[in-house]
Amino acid sequence: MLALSFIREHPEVVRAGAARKGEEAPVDAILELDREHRTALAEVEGMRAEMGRRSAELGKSARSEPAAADQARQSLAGLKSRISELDAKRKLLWDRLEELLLLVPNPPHQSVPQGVGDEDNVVVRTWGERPHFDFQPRTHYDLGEQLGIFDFERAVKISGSRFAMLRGKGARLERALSWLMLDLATRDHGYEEVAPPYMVSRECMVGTANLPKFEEDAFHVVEGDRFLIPTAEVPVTNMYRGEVLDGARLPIRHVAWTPCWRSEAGAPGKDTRGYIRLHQFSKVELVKFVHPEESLAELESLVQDAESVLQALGIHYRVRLMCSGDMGFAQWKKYDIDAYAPGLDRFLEVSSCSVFGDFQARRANIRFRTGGGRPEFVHTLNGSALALPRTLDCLLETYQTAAGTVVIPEALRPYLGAMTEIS
RNA sequence: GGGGAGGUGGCUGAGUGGCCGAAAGCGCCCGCCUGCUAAGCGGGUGACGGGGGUUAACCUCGUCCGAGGGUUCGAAUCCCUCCCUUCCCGCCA
Repeated sequence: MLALSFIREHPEVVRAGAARKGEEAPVDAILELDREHRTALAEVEGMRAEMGRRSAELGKSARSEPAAADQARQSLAGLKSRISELDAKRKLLWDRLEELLLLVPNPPHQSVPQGVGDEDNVVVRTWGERPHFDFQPRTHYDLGEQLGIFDFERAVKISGSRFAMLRGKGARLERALSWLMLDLATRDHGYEEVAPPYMVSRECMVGTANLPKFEEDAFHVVEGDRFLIPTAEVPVTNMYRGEVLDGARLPIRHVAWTPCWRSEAGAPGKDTRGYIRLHQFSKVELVKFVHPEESLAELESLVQDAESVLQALGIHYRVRLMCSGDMGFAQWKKYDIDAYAPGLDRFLEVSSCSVFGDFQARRANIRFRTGGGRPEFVHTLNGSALALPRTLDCLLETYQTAAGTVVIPEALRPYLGAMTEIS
């Protein structure tokens, strides 16, 4: 959410920012409502001030002059009903204003390239090289089926399409990957691990801007009006909702390994084959709360922290700076990390790292205070490090052998009882 | 699920109808003192929003004592609903 005062003072910036994202912000409606609301507010407050004054006088004189007090009581009752009538109208204006404010997208940072879609994203670096095979590399789903580590058919039998199941060494391999990711984050990069709830309240979803605009993307649990988390970003960012943090504690870094649920309603027919796009998948997520001046630098280090996983695994990847039209509603600046899958011969998005400025902090009311100063909004960031299914896919396809087995990369062996190969 | 107690500022915690945006302490800020540090002494210090202002300091008005309603001229204080915390009982991995 943007500050109303910011929209008031820079309406053209807000309009242009939305346009860069290919969206529209209801700026004119907001400004009009804001004017009406402030007029009403001034009137109501003036009447309240008078009410308060006369009420206090009445309290003092009630005993000494009972007749006059009675008359004052009646006239105040009239004033009171006029106030509540006017205030009800004022409240209506405010509610509409708040609804519209939640629909204004975060304008992209100036360093974000202008663009409308995937082709306008900018590759900022690549790491490693495409692995070379002297045979035709298989896809992860062919490999996995032959090795008996995927059981897609039974997953569909149990839960329907877009659900998957790992078994045996596959399940263990994904767990090992998760543990490696958690260890890198906690041991090497200073993140505190948290194990958050997998269901959250509506308020949390609004705080991270998954609601109200994107309700159809999430699974709703009717009982208790809760939502299955689409990412650990939601519970972890909301950990400090409504709090004033000690500025000396910043930056706060958290890592969480959780399942994620997404309805994927807007993606029919895309990536239907394989272990790629699922209603439920597991992910290691990094979340940071930082000083406003440091947030852009913290984004760079966040991306590096995510990259370190692929480097440890020796998987070829590229980092792309997302163009304005390919960013989300709430993001200020965003990088994607795409790992290469030789069998599919394409890059798979395994991470998305974003900085939100104070956009989420404003919605969730997360502030900090340094010394005796006034509270300020923190800046929030998050990124996957990494999404498990696609990382597993790239690993299988990268480390496959001509015989159809998969060699375990060195970094993972300690987590697999020194297993060197899946066969 | 049943019954009791409770939710007050960054934190702890007083406050049962007007003198309360709220005692006291902690923390924090400024100053003094102490040749370091700690302690001590004095003063200051809630948030959000509107209006004014040389747009900074500041002045002024309103709202806020878990959330939402209600009673009253007037509510942190009384009533109702909900949420949460905690204790006892029941149930249960």
